[in-house]
Amino acid sequence: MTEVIEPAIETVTIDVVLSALADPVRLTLVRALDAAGDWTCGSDALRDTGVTIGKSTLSHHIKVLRHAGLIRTRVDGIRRLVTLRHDEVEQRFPGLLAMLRDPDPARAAAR
Amino acid sequence: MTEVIEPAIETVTIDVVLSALADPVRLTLVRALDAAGDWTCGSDALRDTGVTIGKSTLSHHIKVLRHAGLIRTRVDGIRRLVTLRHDEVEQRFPGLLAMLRDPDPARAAAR
DNA sequence: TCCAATGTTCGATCTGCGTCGTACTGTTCG
DNA sequence: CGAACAGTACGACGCAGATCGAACATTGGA
Repeated sequence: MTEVIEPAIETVTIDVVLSALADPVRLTLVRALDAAGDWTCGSDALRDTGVTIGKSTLSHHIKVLRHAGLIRTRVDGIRRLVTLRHDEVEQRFPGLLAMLRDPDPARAAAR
Repeated sequence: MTEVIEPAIETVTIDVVLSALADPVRLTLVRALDAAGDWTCGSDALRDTGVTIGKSTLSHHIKVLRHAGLIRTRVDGIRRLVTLRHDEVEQRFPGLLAMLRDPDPARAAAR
């Protein structure tokens, strides 16, 4: 089970991360990884997110997220398992993942 | 000294904030506000950031940042004072401003 | 060996948005 | 009042990036 090349977390800049997360599709992908765990490009967890894009487009978004240091891709036989780099991202950018988890402003108002 | 209309911090979503911060110019503006305090569109603190854009473009970016809940604009006579909504942003998105403060990955590596 | 399944790469297309210039608004001061 | 200043609004333009389809690569199984 080899890994696709990815940046060391210390070399990742917030600028690149922000650009990566600015796209609604990629934000959905990261949220799905955070909530439902890993998936492959054809998995149900991904399909349940409601993102309906071509597989080439999905491949593109995964590449952007990987270059931003947010996810990892492991080659597992015929498929590629996509994983959120949870601990590393939390260490490099504390609180970031928690922010993404709360899309509903109403809950913030209730705090 | 009236205030230009701005969203309540509880109604601000992370999606909009990320879109606002994804632009390099706006990121520079927020960093300048965080480091050097308030400024007006013609102030030295702003000019020192090195952003060389037309005033209509600057006005556009300020509007985007204001709609994202990150800054506040107070009308002060002939000029408009731009302020970072520091405490509110920190309350709504803890850790966000700290992330923006550290653009150099080398420092993160040294931690 | 050949085929099916899973992604990637490449080229083309198209849309969003960052940028600019100009005109306009509002404020202060002479 | 009128001129100068500070910024906004608007329309136009151009480019980066999101999207797609098709061709290609790689692996596993029949």
